[in-house]
Amino acid sequence: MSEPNTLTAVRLAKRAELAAAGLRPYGAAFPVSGDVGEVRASFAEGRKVAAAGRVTARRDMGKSHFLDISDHSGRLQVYLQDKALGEEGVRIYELLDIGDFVGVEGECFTTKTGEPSIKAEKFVLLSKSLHPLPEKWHGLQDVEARHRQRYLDLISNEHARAVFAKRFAIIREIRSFFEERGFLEVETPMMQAVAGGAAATPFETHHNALGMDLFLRIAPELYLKRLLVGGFTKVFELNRNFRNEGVSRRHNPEFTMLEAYWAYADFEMMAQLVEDLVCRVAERVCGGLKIEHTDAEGRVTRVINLSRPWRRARYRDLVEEAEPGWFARDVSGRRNRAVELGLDISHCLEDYEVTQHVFEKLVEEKTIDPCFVTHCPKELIPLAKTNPEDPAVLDVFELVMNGQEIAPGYSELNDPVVQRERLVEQSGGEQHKIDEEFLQALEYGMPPAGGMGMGIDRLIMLLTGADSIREVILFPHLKPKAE
RNA sequence: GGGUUGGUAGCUCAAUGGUAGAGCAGCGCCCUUUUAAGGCGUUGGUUGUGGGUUCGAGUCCCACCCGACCCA
Repeated sequence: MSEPNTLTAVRLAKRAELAAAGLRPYGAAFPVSGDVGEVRASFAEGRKVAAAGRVTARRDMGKSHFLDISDHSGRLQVYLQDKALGEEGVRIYELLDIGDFVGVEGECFTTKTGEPSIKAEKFVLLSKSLHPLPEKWHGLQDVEARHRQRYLDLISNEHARAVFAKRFAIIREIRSFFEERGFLEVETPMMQAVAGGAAATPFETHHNALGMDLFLRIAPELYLKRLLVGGFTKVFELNRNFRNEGVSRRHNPEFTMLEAYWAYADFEMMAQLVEDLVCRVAERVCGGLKIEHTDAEGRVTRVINLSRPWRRARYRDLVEEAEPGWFARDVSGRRNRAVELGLDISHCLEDYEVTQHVFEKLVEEKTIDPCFVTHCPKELIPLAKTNPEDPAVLDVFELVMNGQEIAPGYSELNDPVVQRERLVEQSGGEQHKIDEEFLQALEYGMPPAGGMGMGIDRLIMLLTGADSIREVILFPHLKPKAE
């Protein structure tokens, strides 16, 4: 903590004075009738209740006082009269600050302005706060402070509370969706000897006792597939992945990923599953399939329509639709056209990568309503089956909506010989990047299966209208602030 | 990593290169149904950090720290 300013000094003095008077400034257990919101919801004239919360406003009227106490669930008014408080209670009240936690017991009553309130008969201090809270009307505005001191954001900004309440409701719904469909939630290693299952730079760490380097996982995929080998038929994992890459509006070094694998299914069944999942979550948590994003003034800036059935279209057709004649050009023609389109095309890019740039810019960024992009070129993904009719493309989808990739799904590659070839190709000769133990598992036989992954933070951005991933992660990555 | 932009009281914000201010919060009084309560009075600043230009810098210049937005 920095040098106490005068406001903190005043509060420290009050703390000392309370302690000296035997009025414990940090309280004890205080049984309550419920959270503040629950007490308010169960309000009944004359009922005796006990409630506790943080003081977020006080209004003095001579010898009577009003306090607002708050927690995550809402706000409730407390009415105090010096006469009813007694000497000790009055002393506590005199030394009270906005931000302190208090406990009250008393009767429910409605003031003449119609505000449900508790008329306090007992009033105790539960925790003394040593710092002033953000301004009561504007809340905490400073973006950096909102992320660095998220607790202050949660105390003072209703919108932040609502976004995170929604986040955790969404995650709960996802779990119950999979459980109802017979999927088992499992846990696989976060620390892996080979960081497989995706193309990304991992974080490195070191195991001292074993003298070995380990990587934080970039995906759980290769372990979940081992479970299919082991006889599980429907599994999912909903937890953190780590990627040692840039931080941006859409990227946090650690992020929440859902992956699910379904034996004997394929990518089309997975697409249906994903559509069912997202629609159910939207209906239960967002109240419908039309998701409106608004700006700070409440104007609607974007509407995402999740109405079914969702569009399904082939990768090649979407590129051709966005840029007619694209595939009629030759390799250098495509490269030149991409430069004309204002794309940053470096000389070392392969032809399929040039097309991928066009896809990202002209298709992905402009796709707001959900679209399953299917049959992507096989160079992009090493872990999926090729299409039986066209070996240049894969039996996969990439779900795009809100201008972002949200969820890939595959008919999972289960031929160990082909899988080895594809991984060797992808590794660019770096043998240590190949998970030999995964390949060995595949050699024992993995059933044909459908698999899917979903970036949960991006899904939550979509469903809450957040324009930055930092708005949906409680404690986003920030550089430490120098003293 | 590059470009643009920001950092002023605990918080929200002002301040042509010319005495750093307001509201909230705090402190002191008044007020027994208020709710952004109200009334009177009042404290609080190394203007992110370090240099420079200038008679004079919150303001202009340079470097650095921490953000935001855009690009890679």
